Amino acid sequence: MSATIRDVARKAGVGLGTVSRVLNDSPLVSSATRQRVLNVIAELNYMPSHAARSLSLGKTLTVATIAPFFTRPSVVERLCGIEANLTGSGYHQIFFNVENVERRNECLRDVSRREYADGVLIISLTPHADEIAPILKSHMPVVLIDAEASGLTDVRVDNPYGGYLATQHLIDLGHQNIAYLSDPLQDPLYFDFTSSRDRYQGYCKALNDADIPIRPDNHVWGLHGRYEARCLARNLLSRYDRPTAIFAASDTQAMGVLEAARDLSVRVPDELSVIGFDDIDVAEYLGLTTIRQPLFESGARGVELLLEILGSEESYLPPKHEMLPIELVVRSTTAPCQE
Amino acid sequence: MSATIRDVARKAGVGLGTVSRVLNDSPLVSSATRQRVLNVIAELNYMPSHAARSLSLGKTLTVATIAPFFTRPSVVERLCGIEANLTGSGYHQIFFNVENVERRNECLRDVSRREYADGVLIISLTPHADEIAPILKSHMPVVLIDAEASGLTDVRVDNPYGGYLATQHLIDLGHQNIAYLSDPLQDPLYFDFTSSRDRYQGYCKALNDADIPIRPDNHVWGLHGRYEARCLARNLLSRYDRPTAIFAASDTQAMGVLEAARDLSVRVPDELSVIGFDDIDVAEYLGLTTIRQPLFESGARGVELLLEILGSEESYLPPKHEMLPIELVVRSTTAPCQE
DNA sequence: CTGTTAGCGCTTTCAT
DNA sequence: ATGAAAGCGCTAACAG
Repeated sequence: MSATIRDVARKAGVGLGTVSRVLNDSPLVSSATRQRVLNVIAELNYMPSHAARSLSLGKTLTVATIAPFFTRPSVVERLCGIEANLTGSGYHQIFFNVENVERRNECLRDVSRREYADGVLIISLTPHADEIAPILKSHMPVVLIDAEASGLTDVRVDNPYGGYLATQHLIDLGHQNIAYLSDPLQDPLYFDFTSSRDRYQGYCKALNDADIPIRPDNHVWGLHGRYEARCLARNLLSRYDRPTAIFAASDTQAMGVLEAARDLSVRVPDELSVIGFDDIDVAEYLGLTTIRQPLFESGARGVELLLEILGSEESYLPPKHEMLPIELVVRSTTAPCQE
Repeated sequence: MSATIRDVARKAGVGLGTVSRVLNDSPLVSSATRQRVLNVIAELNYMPSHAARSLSLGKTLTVATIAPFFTRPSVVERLCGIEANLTGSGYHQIFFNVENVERRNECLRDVSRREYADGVLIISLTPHADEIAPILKSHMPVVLIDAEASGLTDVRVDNPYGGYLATQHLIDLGHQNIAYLSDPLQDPLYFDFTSSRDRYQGYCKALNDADIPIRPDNHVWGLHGRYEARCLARNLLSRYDRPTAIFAASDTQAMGVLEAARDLSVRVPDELSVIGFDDIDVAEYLGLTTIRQPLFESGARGVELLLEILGSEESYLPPKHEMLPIELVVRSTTAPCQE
């Protein structure tokens, strides 16, 4: 096995408490001995045992991340932000890839169990009231990324405003018949993603502000995914009075819309304007107009907030709420209305 | 804190050695007491401490994954396969996202350090001879995914064959002037990804078999990425005798080629056939003809192989080599040569 | 400032 | 088949 703290102590001619103090940046050690110990540590290529530290501290020294659908481009970006800031922090990571509701419920129920982790990051999942209570009671540090729940720290974007921005852009281009394509706005049997709902608010507000009546049939929804969006959009575009513009709640869904337009030989942007949300990597490739949100950054910032809580002495810190900026990115799938 | 093994023992009226035996499926315990202990465990919602187990066992109980560029779609797929099979295995995970050569070298040098992990998965990175030696000596279980190194277990695909398949498809369509666009074939200062090189072999073989001379200027390379590929392809397509078909070493690069074609108003597939490699998610969306390799599966299978080694009593197991199947997926970016 | 010591929760001999 | 006890490497409280 590799060198232990005892080896270091012996070789440096000090007690092993001193070595521990050096490791933990305790001020209670003279700079002379500190230097000596540091030298030996380097010499022996010593590295503290995570397990022993963890056991002794009574902490797991690991951070859990719960996220739906790891492979979705937007989630990948966020996870990368997390990885970037967690690697080198001394914390281990465990991941829960949520792909169905049972697992969602299970994960959110077990969040507060100390056995897994000292802190947890939750992406895009909104804990219900009865799930929040145990979390709060347990004092388990939790940071929500792209979600919001009373009493919990979060980092997110202003989704209603994003919906407003997107819709306003289309209105500015002269569109009146504007559809919104999204996930189900609420589905207690499903995941209860909230961004679609929030963006819908902005969509409605923009229409209202412009005195454009809101047509219920101009809002269609289905499971998240390109394929599903394609079907939905195909219906929309087959309509007698089809919309001249579609606002998709995500770039992935916007891709489905573009596919549907292609299927039906509807020219984009001449006959149909399309705007997405997220600005994932391929959006630029597709020339997709979209609302950009800082995905990587959201993960990175989430970790920072969590480490802050973890590092704090206080048993209770008031929840923080951080709003990341979003912006309209105009590319080539939106154009003035031709009608 | 939560229940410990001691609580369970007390409540079940047994010694804590017995509980431990139950936990570890030791045969040295009567089914009566086993059942009793199991009941108490369920009742107390007991869960063994990872750290304590780890410390006592002298193992880290964690698996490390080293991979370049976590956000690349192909890597994401592989990582997901890993996550899927590692979650629930009892092992923790740590990730090393390699984004530059220094980090690559550092990671590959430290692979054999027991402090980090009991086993490691390496994606798409090929250890050099001087890096392999310490690994072998340390007996650290290592599984290579999408890479190969003498003495180490790996799971990969037949890249030369893939290159052959792709090129042969183009030849079958009547193309003669076929370019190959890839990463640098070898660059000791870079990452030494080998797939580009291997696929190039297949490319050459297919041309040879068809008695088509290999034109050195028909092979262009640059850093991996859509942008870079776009520039390279633009040069290629601006040539007086531009190729009628391009084989890109990855779908991402193929996307760059499609962009370049669009830039120069070269119609695909009428004037230019394009084939990629990987069959990442967007390939289908783009209608990109490509060589599909099982990415998710590669990660999943890699974990299985690693867990097999980890679970084995033997200190040495002969390395295994697994080849996953690949296949040509014909879509709409390839067509018969018009000339 | 520094050395010594008692656990952290578990596995694993060693007795019985 | 089972209980008792040692020890994994570290931190923190205590004594100097």
